[in-house]
Amino acid sequence: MGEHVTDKQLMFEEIARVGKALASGKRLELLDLLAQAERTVEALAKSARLGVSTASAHLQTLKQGGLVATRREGTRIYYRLASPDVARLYANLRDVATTHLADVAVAVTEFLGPEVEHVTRDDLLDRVRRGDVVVLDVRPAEEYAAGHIPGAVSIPLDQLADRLTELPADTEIVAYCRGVNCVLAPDAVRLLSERGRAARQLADGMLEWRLAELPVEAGSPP
Amino acid sequence: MGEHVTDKQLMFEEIARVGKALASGKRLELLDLLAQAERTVEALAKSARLGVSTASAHLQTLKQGGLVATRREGTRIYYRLASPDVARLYANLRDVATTHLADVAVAVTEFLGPEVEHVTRDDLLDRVRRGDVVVLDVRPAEEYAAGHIPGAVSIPLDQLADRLTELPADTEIVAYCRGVNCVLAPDAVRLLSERGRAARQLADGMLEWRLAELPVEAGSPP
DNA sequence: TGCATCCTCCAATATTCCTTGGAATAGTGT
DNA sequence: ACACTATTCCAAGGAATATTGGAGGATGCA
Repeated sequence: MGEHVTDKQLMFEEIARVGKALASGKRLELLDLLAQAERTVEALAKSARLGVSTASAHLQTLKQGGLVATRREGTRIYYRLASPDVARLYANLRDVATTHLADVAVAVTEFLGPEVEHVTRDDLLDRVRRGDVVVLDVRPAEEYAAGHIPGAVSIPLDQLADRLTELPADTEIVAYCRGVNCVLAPDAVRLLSERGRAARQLADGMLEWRLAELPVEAGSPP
Repeated sequence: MGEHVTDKQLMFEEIARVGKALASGKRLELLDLLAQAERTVEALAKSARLGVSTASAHLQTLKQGGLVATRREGTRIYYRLASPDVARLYANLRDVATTHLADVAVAVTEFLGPEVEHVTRDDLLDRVRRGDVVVLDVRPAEEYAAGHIPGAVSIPLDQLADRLTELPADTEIVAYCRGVNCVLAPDAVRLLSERGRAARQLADGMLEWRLAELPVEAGSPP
């Protein structure tokens, strides 16, 4: 019994290739980065603190799972998510993990640090319309350039302390970053609060903004 | 460098537990079954053609990934999906696999056999309202009992040939089963067509019906 | 053409995962 | 208490996957 492989088993094994691609923390970290902007292997390896060979191997696995696609430019190869469906799948996985596994919820709050006050997307849109808020993107400049909330100001977190004067003193600031698992915006809000600014963070980030199909602006600041 | 584990890496490794749970064809097959109805370990092992120890081990992995939950009844333990979110994640994974991987698409059509004509959910709802269609559930009786399209008739595929007389001869039949990756409905439609009945299949199945939050009826036929 | 850069492929090791049969556990019924 | 059933736990061998350094390929530039 069971010594031959049925079509059904074959089908499930094929589908499992996608599951296998999602079965490593390193690869999820790479997906998390790619959900923001396309990147070269070297850049991904550096951001995820991996050796180049290791990063390349993981990227091959992701590619075999159909989750990423590549583009060559000179000697470099840029990886990107294969489609927005992949971002949705990743967000879905992350949400199920956070909702159903207590250890994940603990690890997330541990990573994000003390909680800061949130603003929902709808609130933010209202207040942008009224013009009484500054939207602050604290992700690295390349990610801002690849797509950001329309009208947002870009100050990467590591430059924020030095560039405080660029932010109006009397307007509330709403910071955002990659998504619900990103530490940049909470860090920024804590820094701004210490300096006496009124600041809150968007409840999620660019990943969820894109999935909600809200307008996205591309390009570097003038 | 990299000799210590950061909070970020820990968080991604935790989330990857869910990915690991999805990283095996056997486990996906178990999820596919559990999306229809709760079942005991023995029943799952039999349906998926696994040894009981093996099935139990896979179920433990799914449980550690937060995807399934259990309930004890006497000496047996019933496994079920931990929540509808899990069904959504599974469907999402399956759809990304089918859309992005040519091999998966091939394996699926290979498994499902020659294509039969489809009816969309909306069409079906319209025609049910007009009363000019018989909705036929060809899944095993336990799955029908656990939840089916309101008004559907239950004739499991393996009894269909013997129970043809229970179906009116002059009304079109729309058969459905577990979902887009289920072979029962296409098999049923091919059988019915050979016997001269007008039959088509619902484009998807109970999994997608539930995800669309359409009404579900439970209980065995009278 | 020669050299530099970036990436992939390869080979070897370490690690993790899968499967299996049998022992251990928990509950049921006598 | 005992026998019985369903499930989990355990141990061990085999399979698959991860990591690493270095070789090999492709591209660009002088």
